[in-house]
Amino acid sequence: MVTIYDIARLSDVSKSTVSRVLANHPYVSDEKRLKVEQVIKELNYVPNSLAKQFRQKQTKCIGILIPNLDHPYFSQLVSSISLECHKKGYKTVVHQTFSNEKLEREVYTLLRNKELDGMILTSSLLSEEEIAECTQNHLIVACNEDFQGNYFDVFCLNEEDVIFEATTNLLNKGLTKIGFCSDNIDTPSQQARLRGFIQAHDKQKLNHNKEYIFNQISTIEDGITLGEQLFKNDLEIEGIIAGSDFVAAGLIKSAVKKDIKIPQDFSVIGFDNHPISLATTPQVSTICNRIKDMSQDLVDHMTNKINGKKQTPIKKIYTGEIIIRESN
Amino acid sequence: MVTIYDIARLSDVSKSTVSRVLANHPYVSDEKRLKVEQVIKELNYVPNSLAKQFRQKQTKCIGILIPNLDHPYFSQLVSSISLECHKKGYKTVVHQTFSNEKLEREVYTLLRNKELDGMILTSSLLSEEEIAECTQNHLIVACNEDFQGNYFDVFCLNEEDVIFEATTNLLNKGLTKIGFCSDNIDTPSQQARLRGFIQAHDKQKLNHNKEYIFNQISTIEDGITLGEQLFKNDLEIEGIIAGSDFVAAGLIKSAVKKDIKIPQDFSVIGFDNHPISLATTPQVSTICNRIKDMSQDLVDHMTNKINGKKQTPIKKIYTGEIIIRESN
DNA sequence: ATGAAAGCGCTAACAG
DNA sequence: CTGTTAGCGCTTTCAT
Repeated sequence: MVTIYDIARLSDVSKSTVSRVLANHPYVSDEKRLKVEQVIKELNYVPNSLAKQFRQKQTKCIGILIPNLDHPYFSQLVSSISLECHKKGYKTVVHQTFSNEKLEREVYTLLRNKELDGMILTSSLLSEEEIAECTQNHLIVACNEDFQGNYFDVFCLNEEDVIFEATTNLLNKGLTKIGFCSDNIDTPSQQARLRGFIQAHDKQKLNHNKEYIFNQISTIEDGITLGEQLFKNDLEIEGIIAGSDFVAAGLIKSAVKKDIKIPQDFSVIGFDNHPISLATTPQVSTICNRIKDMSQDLVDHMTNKINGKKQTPIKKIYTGEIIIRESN
Repeated sequence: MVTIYDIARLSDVSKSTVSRVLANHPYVSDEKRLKVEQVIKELNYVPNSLAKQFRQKQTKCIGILIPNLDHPYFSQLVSSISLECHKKGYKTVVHQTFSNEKLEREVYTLLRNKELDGMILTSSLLSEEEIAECTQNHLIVACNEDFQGNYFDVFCLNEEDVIFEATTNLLNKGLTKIGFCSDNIDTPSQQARLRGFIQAHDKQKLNHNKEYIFNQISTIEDGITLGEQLFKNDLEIEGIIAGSDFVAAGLIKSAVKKDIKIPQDFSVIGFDNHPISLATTPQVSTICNRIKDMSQDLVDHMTNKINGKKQTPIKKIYTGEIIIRESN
């Protein structure tokens, strides 16, 4: 393997000079710079980034913690974050927790081991305090999860408000038996949504029905299965805040099969404005997320922090909005 | 920062012994091991993995090169590969090329820089020879792309055969005007599919219609748009090999809107057996991929190779099969 | 503008 | 079983 030392020897300069050339350091004479560059090319030298990383104590890697990549929202989110990281010269390391607390904790140790320069949490089963304890003083930022923001920076959607609006929309149409689906109810963002759901009922002095709060519903299949249960007998439930467009698509499939008319007999509102919401008949009314803006701001903020630029602590809330189509 | 040396000093042993304890090396007396472990706990010591990696010349990172993560097939594939890598103690670094040749070439330099222990290609715009040149002797493995296998190991589906079958299925129903969609026709796997499509026609002494070969069609929206064009006037085209269930769903949406009956007036066969194929009405006939098996074999193979275990060069072909539902 | 030298934290012969 | 020693390849003072 050819090292910086070989280059130095063959260019009649010191290692330092080669290092300077590599780092594009200004104080090098053109003459030596050219010579060094030539030798580098001749020997087909490539710097050993492991050594560099070790020396500089930087991995140029940012971790991203997600429940599962095979999920339309999270794959979009990771895609977007990964692109932003790449623009800033960082690699993205994906860590799936499969909503398993033990696996989540494991991931945090990578930070302490210095295998990652920072980490982005997109979903968590732990409390802020617990996370802070696991990650110590290492750089983390929450994205998507509605944390308080006492221990780290937070970028998230106005989940509570927008679900309040969506629920109110259904309530205003005279529906009283409305369901709520969540992929993992123990998560801060889902808790926020649930609060919005309940408050919309409270505001109108209506009771929400606890039996209509469904947990662990996140895929098309989940939506289909839930629909099959719900639509089995006399139709009681009148609408659902589905939590995702995929679940909404599954519910619609089940409804169509049972000849239940949407939205006349049953309303559904999805989430994320995923293209699938355009492919169903009727098309899914949904809520737009703000993945693009969020990931840009967040990666910008994070890389600045890594590079020591002071960043004020931040909790940034993005405004999701309802997109009315045909299913409500 | 507390180092191995601090632990050694405080435990009255040498650095080597501490290192041995850390590595779970057998030849350490219980007495010293206990002492060391105790001191480690007291000082809350965490090994610096950057130093370890540098020393051992291993990053414990495997790169995965994909066109775009926000894509149902690739996010499933990455999810599965990432899980397998994690089981073997490797991290997964995602690299999106957005089907851009320059970006693809950039990614290969990471291998030469030793930023990655190996790389998995899932899609490429370059020829095998070009890739081999870019990656030199570094460890790469192709997954999903139907390469020859002269320069690296290949794990892929029997794309050609299975599309031959699917096309034959449509032809046997008496359809003669069949279309073919591809996300990126320049890619080996899509070329293989196209060969299967053409050969099915040839076998029955039928001509395929070049106007019905559509490129750059990969999303639901693409499917919807294509459908709108196709279904505008008198319906000429009688069926499509859609290349993905998402495209199929888009086509079906457009057809439904125009009151075109599927499969009576128009047939479509998807690909991947994604849950969305269950949510459409009619449900999409599709082709199963073999993501799970492929990623297991492939990561197993790759990690063995990284660790120096001899592995015979390999081209493993998996059998995709047609799943008949309601759209053909 | 350049070079000498120190050292990052760890592992792995090797010798005992 | 344990300690000594010699680096890994690079960056970064500190002199000059």
